[in-house]
Amino acid sequence: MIDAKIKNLEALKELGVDPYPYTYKVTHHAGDLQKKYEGLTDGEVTEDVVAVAGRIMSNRNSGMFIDLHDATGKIQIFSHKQDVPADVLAQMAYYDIGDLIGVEGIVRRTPRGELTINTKKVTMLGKSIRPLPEKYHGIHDTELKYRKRYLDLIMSTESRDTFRRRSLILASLRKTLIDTGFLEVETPMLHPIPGGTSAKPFLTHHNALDMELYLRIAPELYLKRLIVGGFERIFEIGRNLRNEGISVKHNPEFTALEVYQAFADYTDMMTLFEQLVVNAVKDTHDGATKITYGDRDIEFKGPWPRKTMVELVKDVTGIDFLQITDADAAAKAADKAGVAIQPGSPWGKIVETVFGEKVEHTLIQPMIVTDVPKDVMPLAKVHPENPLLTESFEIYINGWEIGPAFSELNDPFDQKDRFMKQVEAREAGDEEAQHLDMDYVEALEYGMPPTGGLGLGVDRLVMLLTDSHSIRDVIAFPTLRNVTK
RNA sequence: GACUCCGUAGCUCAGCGGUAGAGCAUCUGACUUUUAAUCAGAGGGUCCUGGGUUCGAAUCCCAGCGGGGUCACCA
Repeated sequence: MIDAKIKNLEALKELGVDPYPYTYKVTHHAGDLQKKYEGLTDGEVTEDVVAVAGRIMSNRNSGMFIDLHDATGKIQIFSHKQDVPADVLAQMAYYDIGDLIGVEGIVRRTPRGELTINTKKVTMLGKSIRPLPEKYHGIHDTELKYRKRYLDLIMSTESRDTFRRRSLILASLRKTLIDTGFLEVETPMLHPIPGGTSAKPFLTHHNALDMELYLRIAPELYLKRLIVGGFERIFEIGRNLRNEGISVKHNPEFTALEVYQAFADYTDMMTLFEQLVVNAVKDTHDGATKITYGDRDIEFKGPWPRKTMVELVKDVTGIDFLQITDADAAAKAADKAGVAIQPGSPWGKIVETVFGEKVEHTLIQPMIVTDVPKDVMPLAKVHPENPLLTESFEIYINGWEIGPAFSELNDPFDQKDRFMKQVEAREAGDEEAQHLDMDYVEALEYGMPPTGGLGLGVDRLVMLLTDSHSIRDVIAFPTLRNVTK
């Protein structure tokens, strides 16, 4: 199978052709040509000479017709044995499907309506010695698709488009932020104390320092240290790593956006969150705010409705947890509603659990779920009207949490108390309770301005905006078990 | 991690106790304005791995490996 192609490679070398040359001067791309010559009528021939480069994807009539694909699209190459110099034809005899070539020639449209380049000159740019997947069905084997993403990208326009749009989304998020005065910053991936969220970390070791380090589960505490340092508007886009399960919505490493704005609170974050997402939708959907995900339509146009978490729980279950503030009574009420609660859970955890089971999946259109209980938000400011709640919200779209936001807790005394509660929970067996970070508390002791912050799960946003139904379809190289050949 | 489905040619798949199959791709030839080109022919297999049942296993059973899905943890 490979042998035949290697034979062709040897034959090319015999002809004095370098099968792996260094560069090639491309003058045009297939997609641009298709657009430029849209008005060219069937059978019309131009005198325009162009040089294109790409991969041979199809070969008809013994090589007389070649489909060449580049990053922008497809164009047909026509090489008639009467019109093409013998030495060019001789070389082309050893071209295979999968080869990367450059073609110089004139542009025309065939009588059958296909935009075509009449070959004058060809250049081998990269010989392929392996067969491509089946041209019509492409890759169906999900494992092959994820392990050899390059094959998926060669074969699937949908997949290429997904990753192109992923890039557009990242650019859009950056643009929205930079345009409103935010600075992009970078904080460590290696943390001596894992912090900023509740999750199981990966542990690693630094040899020279002979020190245990955790891969970051969130950049939050470092970003807020920068706010203490005087930056007023900052953001970071980067990978978070969590040693947790893998699912259609979870990859051990995933991309998150975190934003912090000094002298702002969670209501400012509501506006900003909406702006970030709506701009990303528009930038990937030709200005439209409505998208289709699977068989449902989602309208992103704001303002998004705002409802408190307990309200939403009440709407669905009839239980008003504001009236049941005793943890044991709340657990009983949850149990009655058919939601199993881990014994010893505090009130806020119970509310969150019931919300997760009963409400979350119903929130298809964008919804701002506000006032998340204090028990599950150890880094957020207490709600001034209810000490059980925080000034916070979570954005839900398509039944998924896209990200949390809150008024950042800047009271070092309260923060230390909250950390101590987390330590207690950890000692009681909650593996994901947060660690005490006294260095962070010390930073707060120097004074942090009132600050609003938000986090956004970029991969999930990309899934939504590319109609992808697995996170592995929006991460080029998702985490898979290693296989040794 | 539990449950469940899947693993056959480079790819997409059929076969599901009795000699290993098709299409695309590859090779040879024909054709030379095709576009999933077409036509004639050829080559190509550790049927994921290892055990077991059986006269006989791709096929049935067990274990393992890899993947998908659901659940659990979580964004």
